[in-house]
Amino acid sequence: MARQYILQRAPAAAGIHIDYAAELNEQQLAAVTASPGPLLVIAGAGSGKTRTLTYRVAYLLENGVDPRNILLLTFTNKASRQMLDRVANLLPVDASGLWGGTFHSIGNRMLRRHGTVLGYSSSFTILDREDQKDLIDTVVSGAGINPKEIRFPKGDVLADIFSFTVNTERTIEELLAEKFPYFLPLIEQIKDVHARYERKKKATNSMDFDDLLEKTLRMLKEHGEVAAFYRRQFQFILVDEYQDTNKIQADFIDTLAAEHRNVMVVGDDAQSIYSWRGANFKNILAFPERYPDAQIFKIELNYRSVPEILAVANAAIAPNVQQFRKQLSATRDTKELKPAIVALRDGGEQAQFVAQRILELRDEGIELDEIAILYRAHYHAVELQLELSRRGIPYQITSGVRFFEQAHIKDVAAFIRFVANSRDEVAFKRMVKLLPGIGNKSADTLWRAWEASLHANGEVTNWSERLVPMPVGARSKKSWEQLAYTLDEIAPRGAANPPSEMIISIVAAIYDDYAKANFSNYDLRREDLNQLAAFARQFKDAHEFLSQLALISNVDAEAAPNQNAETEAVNLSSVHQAKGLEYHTVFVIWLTDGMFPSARSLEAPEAIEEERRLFYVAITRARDELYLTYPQMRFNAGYGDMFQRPSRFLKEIPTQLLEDWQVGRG
DNA sequence: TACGTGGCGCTTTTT
DNA sequence: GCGCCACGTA
Repeated sequence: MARQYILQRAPAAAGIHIDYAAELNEQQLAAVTASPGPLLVIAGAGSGKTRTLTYRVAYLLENGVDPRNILLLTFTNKASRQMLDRVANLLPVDASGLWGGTFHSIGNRMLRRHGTVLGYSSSFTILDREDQKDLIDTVVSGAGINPKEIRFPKGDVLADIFSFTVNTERTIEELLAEKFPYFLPLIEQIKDVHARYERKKKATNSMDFDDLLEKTLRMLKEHGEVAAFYRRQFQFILVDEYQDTNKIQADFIDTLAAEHRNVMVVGDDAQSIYSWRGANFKNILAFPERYPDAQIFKIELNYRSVPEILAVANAAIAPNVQQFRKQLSATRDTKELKPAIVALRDGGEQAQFVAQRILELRDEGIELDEIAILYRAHYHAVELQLELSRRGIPYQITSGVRFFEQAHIKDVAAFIRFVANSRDEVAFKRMVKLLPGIGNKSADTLWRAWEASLHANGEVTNWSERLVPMPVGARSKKSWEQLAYTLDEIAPRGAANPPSEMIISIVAAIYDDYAKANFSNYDLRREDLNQLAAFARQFKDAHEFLSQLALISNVDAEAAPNQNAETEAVNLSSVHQAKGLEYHTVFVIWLTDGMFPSARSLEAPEAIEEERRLFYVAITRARDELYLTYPQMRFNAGYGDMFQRPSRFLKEIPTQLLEDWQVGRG
């Protein structure tokens, strides 16, 4: 019988107390020290939202709340990490028992612990968008739908549809009627595919991103004992960026908080920019209706930006009809420098302007990593990257293709996924298709054989024993055997080695040759794989490693391996990914109708409002200097050169708030 | 059945 | 200026 031994937390060190009144302004202080119960904090941009949440956590801890009883939901994992670091700096406590992270990562943790009540083993695989699309495609062909006969939506469109129904808690009918009316005639087949997809995920012991929310919520709703467990555990729930939650996330919070109702949500309706992911800023508007006893706090003092920038921000968001009216007021002194509006001839000249200005700023002593160039879509940045490279200006880009989503990373991860979850069909097929002579058809045949072997023989203890006898073509025979023995090596007797060792083995035995033969930029990819192995060293356990791989975001990427942390660099980022960040100087580029706001949003007033919020987010990233630039011409493949209209958002800003820069050519 | 080549269309944002 | 798909060949 094991002895139970409980470690007690050290009592809060005497003498170390936070002087909340001295460190927070009046509005922040009220929110931080509010009595338990539902709390809504409307926090304008740059008003110390993170600070308020951080101090609230510290306040709870100082008042004797056990860290294990706190749940902190944030928009990125990085945000949660930063807040906890700051709490640790404020208080001499070990807050490691506190659960913090994104909704998806928290769902993942809960499902790994208790998902067995829904019939999932704790070793389930997480499908990213590409995996999801692959699996839906196999389901579609398995459903006997002949794409040559009817125009059936492709896997990624179906993934969009299914995902939206989960995140907004609506039915497929409703969604199709509203967003895809032309697919309505196919509704029965689409529903059939959906049912098959759900069964397939269950059979392969895998979950897509949406399942991490949906299955978690279902688990709480259908299994009272699990719900009771987590309600007891999470006595205090804090939610950051509440304006970007969707229906299911709001439901998740409400379900967890159903008894104690100690839930603090913080957000800014003017910064809601994720409606395409089902986010609904009406969650924040309607919070007081769902919690009629909620205390409401408004934090409207802006500490970030100079008054000139703030005036532009206030003007930019003003035309939006749907919002909590609020007026941010500046605390900083004026610098007598108005934000610039700059017309350029074309994208190339815009890039030259930005690059040249950056060099001047550097000469003035502004560090490069205090400068950001923000844009609506990643492809807007191509000319700029060229120009920066040409001038030798180092830059860092939170790119569209994420490190962990690159083909070579996912290829190697497929091996690990498969040994970690031998029912992972997507991983199996991806892995075997790397071998010469094996394509879709053979992969499918092999998968059936593998499934049969799982049925007949149960858990795997020896990979090669089962795999080698399977029917493969003569051309693939040799590499097939090598694959089988590699699996033996990385997961002897079925038990996976540490992730980092697995990566090294897979690359050495199989993938290095594959990469040489298939990629023209072999060196780069090989280097990525080395970095992946280095990154993996912090994980002992394959599931932990794989979850991290799937759930880490671009903005989290500083934890990722592809950073050249030493060199100081200018930041290039989409506005979405810059949310929550701030810089000394911000350039917002491609401010033309069709680029920002994006062409797709131009017809729908609701979409325009969201674009305007996005514009507002971009402006409010700037502390001291802001440049709004727009090219007057765009070179466009296919359509020829096109004249560009300045963004309608620029016309909404009173001209006296901006300084018009006339750029000549030297 | 696997895989290379040529034509066409078209560009958002991400856990 | 690029990625996806369809087609044709080995």
